[in-house]
Amino acid sequence: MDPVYSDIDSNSCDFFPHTDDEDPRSPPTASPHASPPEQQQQRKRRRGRARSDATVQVVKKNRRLKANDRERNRMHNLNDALDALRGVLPAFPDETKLTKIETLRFAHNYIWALSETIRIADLQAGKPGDAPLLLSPAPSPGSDGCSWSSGGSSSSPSPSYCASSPGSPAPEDYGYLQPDPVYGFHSFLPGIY
DNA sequence: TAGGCCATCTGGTCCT
DNA sequence: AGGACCAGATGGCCTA
Repeated sequence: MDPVYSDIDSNSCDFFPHTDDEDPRSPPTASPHASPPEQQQQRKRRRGRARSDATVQVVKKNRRLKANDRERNRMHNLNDALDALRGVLPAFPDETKLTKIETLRFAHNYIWALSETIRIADLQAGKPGDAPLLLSPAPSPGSDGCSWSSGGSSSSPSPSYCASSPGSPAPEDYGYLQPDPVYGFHSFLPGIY
C-alpha cells in the first residue's frame, strides 16, 4: 500500500466518518457557573449567540472537510485518468512508472508521432516508387529544446507546446522519440514496424 | 542531505 | 448556496 495512503488513513480517518450535519466532537456549551435570575436572560442571549458562533464554526469546518473530500476524489479521478493514459502508452522494459509530467509529454509526443506516421504513410501511398520513409529516426530537438524535425517535412506541426511549459524540455523528455540504443525507435510504435 | 515527486489541505474564484 | 476547478503551501517518501 502506498505509504501516502496509509498516512492519509492515519491522519484523516476521522475527517469524514460522519455526515455533515452531525458532529460528535461538537464542544459542549453548558456554562459551569450558576448565575442570578436577573442575568439569566442576558446570559441566555449571550449563550445563544455563542452557541450559534460555535455552530457556524462547526458548519464551516464540515463544509471544509466535505470540500477536502471532494478535492481528494477529484485528484484520484485525475490520477486514474493518468493511469489509463499510461496504460495505452508503450511500456518501457524497465517498467519505470512515468511521472505525471512525463506521461503527459510522452502522450503528446506519441500522438504526434502516430499522426506523422499516418501522414507520411499517406504520402508514400501516393508515391509508390520511393524508398520507405516513415518517421525520422532521430528527431532533433529544436532551439526550444522540445521540437524536432519531422523527416524533412515543413508542414507538419511538430510538438512544440511543451516549449511553453515551464521547467520542461529536458533533453530526456524528447528522448522518448529518439532512437533508443537498446530498444530502437520502433519500440515507440508497437505494431507498426 | 538536497531535490524531485506526490498527496493532501486550503482559500479563492468561477459556474450552475 | 454549493460544487468544480485551480494554485500555493506543506509534509512525507525516495533516490542520487
